[in-house]
Amino acid sequence: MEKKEDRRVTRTRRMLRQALVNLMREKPVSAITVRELCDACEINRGTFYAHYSDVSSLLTSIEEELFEKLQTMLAEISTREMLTQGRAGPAIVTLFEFLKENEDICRMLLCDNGDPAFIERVRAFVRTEVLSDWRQLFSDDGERQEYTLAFLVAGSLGLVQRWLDGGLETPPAGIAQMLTDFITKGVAVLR
Amino acid sequence: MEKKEDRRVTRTRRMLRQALVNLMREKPVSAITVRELCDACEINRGTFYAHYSDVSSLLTSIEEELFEKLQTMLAEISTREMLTQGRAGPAIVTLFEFLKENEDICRMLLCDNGDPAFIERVRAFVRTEVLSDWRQLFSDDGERQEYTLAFLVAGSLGLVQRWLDGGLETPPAGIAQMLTDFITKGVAVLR
DNA sequence: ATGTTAATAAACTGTCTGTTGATTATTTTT
DNA sequence: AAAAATAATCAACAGACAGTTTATTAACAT
Repeated sequence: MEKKEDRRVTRTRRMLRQALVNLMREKPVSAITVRELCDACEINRGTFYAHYSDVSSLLTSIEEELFEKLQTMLAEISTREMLTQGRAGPAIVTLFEFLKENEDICRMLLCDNGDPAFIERVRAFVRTEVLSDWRQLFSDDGERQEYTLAFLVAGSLGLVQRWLDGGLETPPAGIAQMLTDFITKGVAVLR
Repeated sequence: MEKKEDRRVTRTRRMLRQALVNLMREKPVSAITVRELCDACEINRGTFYAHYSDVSSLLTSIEEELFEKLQTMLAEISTREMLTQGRAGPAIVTLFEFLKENEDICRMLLCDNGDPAFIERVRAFVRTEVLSDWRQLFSDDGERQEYTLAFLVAGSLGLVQRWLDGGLETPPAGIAQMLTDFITKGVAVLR
């Protein structure tokens, strides 16, 4: 008694998701109407409402799928290993490889016309879950800890966004090592 | 032949700006209608259109004023001084003091329900103008430079956002020094 | 006090939303 | 292959908002 989803349902959802991804290349999600979404993939507007309550609900369903995968991979990253060894572990490389494989959807959600709420959600997860064990390693007081975390998480996300926007030219392993360097050793502008 | 602005015009603009600031505490600008904006400050809807073409145009006029000030202050920051002395110069402290004085509007624009486009604009300015002279100091190759810049700019902005969201408890000079540390020496998790 | 300019009130068209009911088409079941 | 079940379509609806316009009232500068 698992999954028997009507083919029509699958098709409708697939068409709508694809249409949204396409439209989000051009404009922010807040400027996309249910009408043009349905026109774009020739789905009846009434049918849309049989599946989603509004555009942002459709977007959320896409985000949910991606977030669950990201969550798993992010949790695998050993910050302790990163710090003690100074080298990018396999988990972080895997993450960047995943981002590359899902370039389309990742760029859509994380970059320019992306969803600020989703970005904030990722940011919050990284801050609380991934980097939480760092706190034990900190020699700073509590106040500075908070700012340090904010700086690192924002910087890391900025690096990822830059990588995605730049067409992913640098290989995953290279980016992973760079990020590890920045976090553990600073940016080393002066040598 | 300088400035003789009708008091009524001044009042109308002031009311609308204030109403937008208030509404943006609750929801993103994309969810704010001209109607509720006018209702909130008891301005006729027709009057709104005599001044602005839409909500985002009103927002832009607010942003423009802030951006010009930020631009000036950001340009004063000597990155070279920061790097060679390792201490926060007066310009960067002044910037944080300004942010504190304009807490309301800065939080509205830069934080949670802020305007992504405006944030991106600030980010771009810092990247191209403020940190441009850093390139000469870099000993890294061009590719790494780009990522370094992205990391630093995003991290710095994240730090500022965290400071604003946290109620600006840390004094401007303290935050300025912290940012300088992070940029020039890394976050120094391990000592 | 008067001419000028801004704000108001009210109306109108057009677009999008969210919902409904009747009909057609497709899928699944038997 | 026929029947039963379910999904998609079409058309129509009321409600909200966008922009624009016109006549009217109020505030302003001098």
